[in-house]
Amino acid sequence: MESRPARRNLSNAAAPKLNPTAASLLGFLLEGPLTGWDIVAVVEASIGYFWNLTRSQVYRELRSLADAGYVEEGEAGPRDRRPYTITETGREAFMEWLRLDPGDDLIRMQGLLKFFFADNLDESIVRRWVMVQRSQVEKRLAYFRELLAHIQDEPTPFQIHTLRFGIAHEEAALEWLDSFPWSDAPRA
Amino acid sequence: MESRPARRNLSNAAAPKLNPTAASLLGFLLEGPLTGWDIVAVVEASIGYFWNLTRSQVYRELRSLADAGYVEEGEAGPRDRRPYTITETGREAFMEWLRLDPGDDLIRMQGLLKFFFADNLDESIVRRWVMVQRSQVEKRLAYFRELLAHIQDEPTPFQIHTLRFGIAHEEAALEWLDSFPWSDAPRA
DNA sequence: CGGACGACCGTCCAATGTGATATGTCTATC
DNA sequence: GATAGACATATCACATTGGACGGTCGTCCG
Repeated sequence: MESRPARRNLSNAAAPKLNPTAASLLGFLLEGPLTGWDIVAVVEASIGYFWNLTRSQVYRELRSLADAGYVEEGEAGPRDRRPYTITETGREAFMEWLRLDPGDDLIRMQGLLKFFFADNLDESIVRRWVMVQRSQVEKRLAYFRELLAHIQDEPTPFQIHTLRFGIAHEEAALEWLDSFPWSDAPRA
Repeated sequence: MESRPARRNLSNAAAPKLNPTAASLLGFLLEGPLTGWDIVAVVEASIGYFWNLTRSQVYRELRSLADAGYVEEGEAGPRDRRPYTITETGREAFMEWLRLDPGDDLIRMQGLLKFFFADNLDESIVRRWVMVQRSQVEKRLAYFRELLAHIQDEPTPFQIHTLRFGIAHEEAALEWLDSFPWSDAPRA
């Protein structure tokens, strides 16, 4: 048992810096092993709207986290399912990242951008656009409310409050969508 | 004058598809020529929080838009300033893009993500985090309100309403930040 | 039974986007 | 006439995306 393979993180110095995506993966592994596919599903079902992930990135990061010794790749299951387990080093790295001040938000709302330019568009198109947005917002709102009402898996108060953020956000969006002063708006 | 150099867009078919970034650049060029630098500044000062751009990307896309014949590069001015002017083809391409249903939002709120995991953190750190977020939100809110009050450049009703979205969003965020049920919250 | 359809799971790649760094220019100020 | 600071673009390594692809398993129906 000589010559242990672990080469990185010999000390607390020079740990390879965690990027936000990688860090978030560790966060979702805290409670137990998950496959890449599962992580994507879990994220989508919770803060997915506010924390975007893509499958390709998730699989890539999981592998690089494994290289860095932050997670361990498990045996391949049924459909090549490969669960990853967070290591102690991984936990530490995650906590370190968590304590840092959060980076800037990154937002790209293509719909809002189009609305910004909507002056160039027929009103009928804009109205359609508003309807589509509205139904999407309604859908997310209903989902969030549902989630809040029937919560499973012992969420922390912070997770619950995050959900409330989603609800607040969607409610504001809804109100906004309904408040556009169309030229043919009823007078009184 | 034989053998015109224009090779693309011989017909209405097969126009190289516009990516959202490129399309938004065209949008900002509608009102008149701008340099890459100017575009970044204009965007940052208006929907910047909801539509992210980076300088490198802007310069790259401007060149590729020029290659495609959607914009024309002007004479270099004072500090190598190179204004771009949208062409008629460019306008058409933009309008075509604008009419399409908007793509999905892309949102990555690192702060919210950290909050989601904040159960693992000392309360003092979370409190600090909330303060930082709060001041950022306040700042954006003040800026948006300021903009709404003293508007220049004849904004369209849609631009004004976009601004209102920003305000609604920040107000909701502020309310949310102030509503977290701390364990030591006053009883009545 | 068998086969076929749809959900599941991971891989790959070209296009897109980021952040840091480099280089140079003009303006103001002393 | 030096120097600081805003202005303006370029470029490179790297991160990230989205969609196409290729397999695997479960289940439902003829």
